[in-house]
Amino acid sequence: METTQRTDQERAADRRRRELLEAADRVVLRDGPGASMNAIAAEAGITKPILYRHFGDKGGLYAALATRHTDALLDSLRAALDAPAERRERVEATLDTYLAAIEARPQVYRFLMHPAEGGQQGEGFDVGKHSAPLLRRMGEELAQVIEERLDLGPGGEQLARVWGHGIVGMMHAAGDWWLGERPCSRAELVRSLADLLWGRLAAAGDKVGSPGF
Amino acid sequence: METTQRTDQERAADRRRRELLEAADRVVLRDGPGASMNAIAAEAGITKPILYRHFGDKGGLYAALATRHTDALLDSLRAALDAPAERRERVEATLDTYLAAIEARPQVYRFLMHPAEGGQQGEGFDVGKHSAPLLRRMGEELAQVIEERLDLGPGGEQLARVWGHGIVGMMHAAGDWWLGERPCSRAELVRSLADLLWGRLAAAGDKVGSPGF
DNA sequence: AGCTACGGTTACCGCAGGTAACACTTTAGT
DNA sequence: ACTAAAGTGTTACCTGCGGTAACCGTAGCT
Repeated sequence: METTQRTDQERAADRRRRELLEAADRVVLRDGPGASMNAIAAEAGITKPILYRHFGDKGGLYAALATRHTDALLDSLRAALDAPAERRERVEATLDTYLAAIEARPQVYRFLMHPAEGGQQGEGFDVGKHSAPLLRRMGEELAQVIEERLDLGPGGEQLARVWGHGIVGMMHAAGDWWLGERPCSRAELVRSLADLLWGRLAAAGDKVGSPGF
Repeated sequence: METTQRTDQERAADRRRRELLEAADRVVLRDGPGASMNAIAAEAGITKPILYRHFGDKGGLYAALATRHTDALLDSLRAALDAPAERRERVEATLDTYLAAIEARPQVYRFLMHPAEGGQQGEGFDVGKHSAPLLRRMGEELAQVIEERLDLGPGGEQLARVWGHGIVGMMHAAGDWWLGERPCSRAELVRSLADLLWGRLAAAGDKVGSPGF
């Protein structure tokens, strides 16, 4: 029957798709962001048009790859976020989880964070339609957890969303910088960021002889 | 004499350079990031090779454009940061200055933030050599101010740098998200972020019936 | 005149994303 | 068994971009 045949073929197609994604993974891990479709196809042992048949365009492949890693990372983050521990410990565990991930596969996460897209010619299109989806998804996810767990009073939902995206951005920028300069250990970075989040900026005293005021 | 001639020519070259940068500005403002060299040259009323004579390559033009806006923005931020006011007020003023800037010229700042670079073939090169320089510069600048003004005890220098980059990242990510969704007014966003920086995350109470613990 | 120096152009290279059209193998229908 | 369809794969091409080489005109100096 058609159905059995179809499922068979769809199974095969799915297997193929996974193989292609793994090949793409390998080449992105090797060549960093900006890996060419040609290179990915070559790594997979095939040629370009097959990639396009499976993923539509480069954005499609990017999306598939991103979804994959994003889902995996979000699962880890959720686990750290939902652990039965004190809030500060959970925050530190979450930060550490993220930093460990980008430390382990910097190329991949650079690829995910810096899509390097843009450039449509028709004027009618919107800008940056799906730029940096990983950051957005993490931000929304964190916002949801914050909103579920914390009592923030009226307007708490919006506050949670701002905080979600803000904290994720903090994590990302600090992580990116840290990955480039390695000025300290991961644990120190985690502590510093958690301290920032815990209000040490407000609590710190002025330096004696501070100029201007 | 050669000197007077040279200065004359250099003056003219500088004027030209400024004209070209302004043209680039216009086209980036219109087409967003990913504006092509051809488009910029056309807007300036000339052709590509002249651009390359002036700026070397696209990275050079990007750098020149970035330096321009970055310097202007950093001046505004420094002014807000150094104002004679309470710390919280200064922080809010700084956040608001940044957000007002990206609100006024979203395309330009998208261009600055998402360089969309990468892709050298020789293996010997470093990755992301000058990626997102605006964020880095803002981070370093803020770090310096923090380190100058606040008494953070031992290890304060590193702490300041982490915070600088972290806060800038928070500002950037929240701003980017806010620019896309406009879920609230700028003032509300500023307040929310300042609240986050002021430790409200740590101070907030658990929600009653919070699952898991 | 003739030479150099500079602003400017056309025409091209290489490479990337993306696609059309063609070839081979399997499977199904009669 | 012969044909027809459908899926897998290929080569060869188009477009547009970053980047460059080679050429053209005009000013000024000697």
